[in-house]
Formats: sequence, structure tokens, C-alpha cells
Amino acid sequence: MRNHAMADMTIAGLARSGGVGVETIRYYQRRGLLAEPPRAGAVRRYGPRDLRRLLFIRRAQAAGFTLDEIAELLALDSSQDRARVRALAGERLAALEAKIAELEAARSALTRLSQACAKGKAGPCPIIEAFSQAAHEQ
Amino acid sequence: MRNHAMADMTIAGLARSGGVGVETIRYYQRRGLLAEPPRAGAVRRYGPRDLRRLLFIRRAQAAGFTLDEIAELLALDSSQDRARVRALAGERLAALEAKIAELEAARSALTRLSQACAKGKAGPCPIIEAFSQAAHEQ
DNA sequence: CTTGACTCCGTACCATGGTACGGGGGCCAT
DNA sequence: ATGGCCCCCGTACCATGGTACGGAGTCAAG
Repeated sequence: MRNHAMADMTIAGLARSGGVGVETIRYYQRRGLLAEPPRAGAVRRYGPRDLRRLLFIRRAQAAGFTLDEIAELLALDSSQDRARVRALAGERLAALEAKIAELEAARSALTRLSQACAKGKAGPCPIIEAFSQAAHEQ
Repeated sequence: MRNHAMADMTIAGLARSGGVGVETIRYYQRRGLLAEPPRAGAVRRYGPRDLRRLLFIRRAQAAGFTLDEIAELLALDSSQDRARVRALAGERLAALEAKIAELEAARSALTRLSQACAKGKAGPCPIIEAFSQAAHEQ
């Protein structure tokens, strides 16, 4: 009778179904992202709606949204406000672009230094040198 | 007589020269990245060596290293251990690659969703929909 | 009915890289 | 010698997304 992801789960079942830990569920509840369902006896029981909401959160997270933004997206879900959703997506996209550019700059600098270090055998390490001397950008 | 970045600075001068805040200097000292020079009277004085070290930290940070790794790089500076430096650089590079890949995946998903949302005018927002339904990967 | 696993809840802690606050002292110019 | 900055140091706090701990209660299987 243990039919994982079925209608009536305990918090551990929900966590398993969503691929997160129990503490993460509780954390999302504290953040207001998930509801605390009424108790059946002493224990709260979770249904498919809770699981859907949990999966929404995870997918939105994978798309780069922060938990605060996801809270807003969840509210927007029932509001039909597409413009606002697109605005949020635009902001997130800009932040992603900026971060990617920053990391790519770091990557190319490091790649170049690493190759320089691997080539030459004598003298001080070019990586260390690069950080010690004035940076000749690019 | 205030010749910025000259031989003898107070902590605020060092911070200005390095483009950081005073609190950041103190933080680096607590982390063991910068030394606390002896006091001249009641006040500590900083010289060009401190500035060089501070700039080292900032450049290494720009290359993607964490402060812990930078601490090791600083130690390595006087050790000639190029292999170890390259190993650190390799680790950092791998971490950078992984993060970049993750962000790029988020970016492309979000770009696609955003365009879908901008095109269609009717029905529910595709962005919200995508998080609500099962993800059809890629 | 006992035992072991799970739940509930509050609270504290983790990493990362800082930022802020506040009291007490000091340096320099007017 | 009196303002007005600046310094020193310890400590607390920030964002972000969780993770851990502990005690009491509860549920289900054997």
C-alpha cells in the first residue's frame, strides 16, 4: 500500500516525490512557498496539489529564479498578468547574462594563465605572477 | 602631502588604493589574507607591500578564486610549487565551467519561454505553464 | 504493547563575502 | 583646547538556500 507520489503523503513522501529533503519542505513553508495543510490527527498530510506546487518551485529554480521571485510567480499563476511575468523573466535574464559574462571572463583569464603555466618550466609561475603584477587587461 | 598610494598609509588609504572598503581590509585580516602591521603609535600604518597583496587578492578573485583558495595561492607565492597552483587553477576552472553550463541552460530555457510568452496573446502565460506542467527537457 | 521510524516545532547553524554599529581613543588644525 | 575626522576592536547582522539538532509526541508493524 505504499504507492509513492499518491494522493496522501506524509511530509517525507512529499519530499521524496519532489526530490528534496524534508527540511527543504519545511523551509519552503516558512518562506510561504508551500502551504501547511491541516492535520489529519497529529500529522499533516500532503496531496498531489502540494507536489505540483513543489515541482513548480523546482522548475522555476532551474530556470534561474530566486525563491522570492518564485513566490511572486506563484501568486501570478492565478492572476493572468502576463506582462508582469515577462518583466520578471526579463530581469532574471539580464541577471543571468551578467553573471555568465563575468564567469566567462574569469574562465578565459584562467585558461590563458593555466596554459602559460603549463608551457614554461622555468621561473615563477605565471598564474601567481599575473596576480602579483599590474593586470594588463584582456 | 596627501600622495595617494604612497609609502605610508592609514587603513582608509589602503582601502582607497585597493578600491575596497575599510571593513573589507579588516575582514581580510581576520581571514588571514592580509597582515596587521605593527602600530606606529596607536594606529597601524600600511605600505606598498600591503597594497600589492591586496591587489593580488582582488585579481585572483576576479579570476574566480575563492578567498580560501587565494589564501593558499598567497602561501604558494613563495613556494615555487607550480604543480599545486595549476591544480588549484584546474579545480577553479572546472567549477567555472559547471556554473557557466548551468546558467546557460537556465538562460536558454528562460529565453525560449519569454519569447513564447511575448508571441501568444491568449491563454495562460507559457512561462507559468512550463513550471506547472511536466518539464519536457530541452 | 513495545519498538523503531517518523512528525512537529523552534531554534541554531552552515558557507560566502562582506557590511554595519558602537564605544573609546587619537591626531591635527584652527 | 576643542572640533571634527579617523582608527581600533569586538560583535552583530546582511542575503541566499538551505541543513542540523533536540525533545516530545505519534503512528504502524510485529
